[in-house]
Amino acid sequence: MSHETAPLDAEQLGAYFALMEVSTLLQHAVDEHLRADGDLSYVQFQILARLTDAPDGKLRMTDLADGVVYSRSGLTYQAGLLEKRDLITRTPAPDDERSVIVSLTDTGRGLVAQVLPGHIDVVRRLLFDSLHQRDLAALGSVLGRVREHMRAAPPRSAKPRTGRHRTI
Amino acid sequence: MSHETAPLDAEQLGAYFALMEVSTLLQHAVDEHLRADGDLSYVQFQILARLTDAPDGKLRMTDLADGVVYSRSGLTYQAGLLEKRDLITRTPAPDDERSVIVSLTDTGRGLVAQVLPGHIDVVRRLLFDSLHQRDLAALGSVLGRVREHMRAAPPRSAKPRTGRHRTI
DNA sequence: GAGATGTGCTTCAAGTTCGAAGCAAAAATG
DNA sequence: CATTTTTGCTTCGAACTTGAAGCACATCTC
Repeated sequence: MSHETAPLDAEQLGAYFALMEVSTLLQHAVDEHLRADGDLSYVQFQILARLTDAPDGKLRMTDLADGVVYSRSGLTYQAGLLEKRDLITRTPAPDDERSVIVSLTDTGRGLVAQVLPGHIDVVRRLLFDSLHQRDLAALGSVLGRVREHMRAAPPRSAKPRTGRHRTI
Repeated sequence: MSHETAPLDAEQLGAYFALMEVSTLLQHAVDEHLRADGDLSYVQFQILARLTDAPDGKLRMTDLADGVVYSRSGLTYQAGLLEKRDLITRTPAPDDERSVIVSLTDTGRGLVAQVLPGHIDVVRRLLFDSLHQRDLAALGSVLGRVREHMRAAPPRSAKPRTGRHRTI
């Protein structure tokens, strides 16, 4: 067996639990706010937000799913809902018949703009109000490094990634 | 309007996204491992782990749900599954006929012991291998502070908490 | 101490999630 | 090129999650 399995020390355990609890609570709070403010789930908001960030507001389904860390079938389902509300559009890609290109509609862009201030407000209130500038810098840099590390070492079953993968 | 809604600056946004992505990836990885190793979902493991930590391996349903940040009905469902597998036991509380006390069985305790090393291993590999001791300390202390802040300011709709609430 | 209110858990229905299977188009292989 | 393999998405079934409604016990109020 090549891996050490000594127990995590108390400090590591604390950091791990804190990370999971903070992210869970934050997600719940944000989700609740998004629902009240724009009838969007957290996942739906993530999809729209990611599109907002993309060039021309367009992304292929797969790239979208990867960005949101979400199953393909789940994305198909949510895309159906969003399309029904006219927040996005799905059209076959011109260069590759298999691909579907998801485009943000004006309505979608509007809705994101509408809920964004509240969203940001919740995040700031919960996550940042308790932090000093120095803490924030530390948190960002440490988590950024962890993220790179994780992307490099994907969860066992993952296939080798396709490379072109935009940062959120 | 009493709240400032200036956009989060780039640093804050980066930290927020990194936090959410790291926790999601970590959760997926851990979930996959638990399933392979002991046929447990992450939620189920959390339930069992929390019981392992509790005095006598017993907790009331409500306390359990609070600890896991989980809906009551969802917990009932999962408790049913765990009971069917003889990992826990449910018995009415002697002092309060309404309450149900969940107890970890020996089988349950054994299963936790069985999957724990792998679980820890995944967490260490993904979360801690990329961190120096100093970073770890920073992460733990910052997240710990955030957690306290969040617990103090619960997500809008939450009822005033009951007070006796053990730290994970 | 009877009636109103609150608490703890379960049941229920509706919605969401995922992986496996299916299907079509593209790329790789010979 | 014909055949195999891979890729991108959707459909399908089964499992999970949740809030609301329901039920039983406890607590409060007069």
